[in-house]
Amino acid sequence: MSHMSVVLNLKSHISELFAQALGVVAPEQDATILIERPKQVAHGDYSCNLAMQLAKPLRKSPRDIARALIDALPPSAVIEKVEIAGAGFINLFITKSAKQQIVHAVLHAGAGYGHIHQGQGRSVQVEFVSANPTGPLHVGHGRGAAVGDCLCNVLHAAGWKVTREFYYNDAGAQIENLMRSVQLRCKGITPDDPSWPEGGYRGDYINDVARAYMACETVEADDQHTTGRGDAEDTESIRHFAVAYLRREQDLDLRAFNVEFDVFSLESALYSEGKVEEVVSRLVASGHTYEQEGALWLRTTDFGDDKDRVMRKKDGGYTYFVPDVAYHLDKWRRGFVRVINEQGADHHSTITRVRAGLQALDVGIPAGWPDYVLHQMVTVLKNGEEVKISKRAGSYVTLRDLIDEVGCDATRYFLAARHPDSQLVFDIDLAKSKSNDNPVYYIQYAHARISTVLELWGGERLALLAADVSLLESPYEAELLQQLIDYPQVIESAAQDLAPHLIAFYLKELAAVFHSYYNASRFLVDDEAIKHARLALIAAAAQVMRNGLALLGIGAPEKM
RNA sequence: GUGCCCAUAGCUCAACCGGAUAGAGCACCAGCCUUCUAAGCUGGGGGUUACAGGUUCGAUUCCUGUUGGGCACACCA
Repeated sequence: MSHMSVVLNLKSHISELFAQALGVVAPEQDATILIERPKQVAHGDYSCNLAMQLAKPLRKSPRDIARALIDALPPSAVIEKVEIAGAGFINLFITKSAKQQIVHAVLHAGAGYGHIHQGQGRSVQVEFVSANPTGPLHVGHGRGAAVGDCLCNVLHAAGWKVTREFYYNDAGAQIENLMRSVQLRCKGITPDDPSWPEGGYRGDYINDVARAYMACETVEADDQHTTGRGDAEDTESIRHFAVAYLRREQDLDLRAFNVEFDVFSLESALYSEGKVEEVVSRLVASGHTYEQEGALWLRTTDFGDDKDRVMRKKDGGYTYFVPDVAYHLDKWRRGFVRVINEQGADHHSTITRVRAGLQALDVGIPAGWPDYVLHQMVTVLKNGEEVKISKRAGSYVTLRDLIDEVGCDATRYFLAARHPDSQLVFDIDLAKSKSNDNPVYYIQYAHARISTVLELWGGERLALLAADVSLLESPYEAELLQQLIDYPQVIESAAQDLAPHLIAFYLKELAAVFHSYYNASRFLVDDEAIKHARLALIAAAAQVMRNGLALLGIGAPEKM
């Protein structure tokens, strides 16, 4: 292995060294090798707890095992020294020169720095947003879009072949409801009228749809063109038009949010292509269904559900989870051994049902398939008070409202920067503020500062590839080097845990380390060798900032 | 009532699938611009990780229970 490629991922290099040592010391043990970055510098650059793990099975003292492991460790040019500490930690110190080499490794790898091979080119399909085409996207969809898209970027960087998919529930009761609401608006009836149905959609946008339909406008949504008939009695035509109109609106919202999908799947297509019927007959054939009180039930309790679920209602229609099962069978047949569904936690009850339906099909789908990432609710704050409505949608805050008010970058950052499991408070005033309170600007500012310095220098970037990085010796420089070294591990963790917020936290740290360095040092100094070394370092830092910001889908401005 | 998620500094949040003295930012206090962007930096105080047990060399992390908050409990999606 070349020196350069070792430097590109020090942690996995060390992990391999310990794997070999383990093979010598205790070949019959299959302990997991965990390499950590100690919090204290005195504990070295990396530490391994393998000896303590082995103490019990081997019935020896951890420190004796640690000694044996160290003796069996293959030689490596990047290791300065190895120590045993505490209860049996093995602490490794990396040579200064190996750390300095990260600068060249990053500059050579460019946009590819941080990419790892965890996925080994395997396919993963990520379904996210999947809003019903019954209105504009709301903040919750925005969180799904930000988390899902960032997750896709992370998985791609981790070596997965990613397909982004959006599923439109364009069939079923809510579409009927939409059609009815638009129809009433076509007839001039407003939501404050006593005759307005209980569950009717009340937002202003319904009136926009009705007006466009009556004006015989043409809507181009994705793959279809639909022209309004202007006939308030033609329910079929209103239905088509309304769905197309709102799909277009959602598409525009997503485009404004910088999110693109590879595949759009339609619930209506599952019906028209006979996939829903097929799933029903397969489930009946499986023996897990029964008829009761005029309905067809699936015995989901066979697969861990707390009660059985109706598949076909008395009125002959299917409940929503039947097409869901058909949809996921379709995903499986398309060859996606790994599927991740990003959804709001308010839909978590569907998980058991979908998985149960897939198990009942008995077609070889693993019990825990597919994976889910559920994000908790978002509340929006402005002037210290919760905002609950938007003018256009009425009952909820739209994604468009946020993008228009605080911008795409800040919206994406704040919606992706929290652990999906935690509830999120979106503070509009904070997201808007152009100050150090705002992490988005803090990070982007760091990048802009570097760009300015490099521009003032005005030299050939290629010259930096020849910089003598051994001149990078200050504590500030050491810290920045370490930060760059850590980047691939952040991607690994984020991909492993499906936790894109780790990227946001890493970037904040990277920016902080850089700002400190910037404040304490000068770059455009007289000594050419030192100048080149420092410029190479901050150019590498800027590269990593660009790479990380790209994962979040956020711009890296040259000037601010 | 049942299931899922959450609880860490005054506030907003981290903590590398059990590790060594639990970390940042904001706010508060005290400093730093004739110098490459002060949208920045330096220093300081601030904690029984909600509570009670358990598992072990070692727990914010895993298990049980309690309290508090969110979500879901349809022949709606």
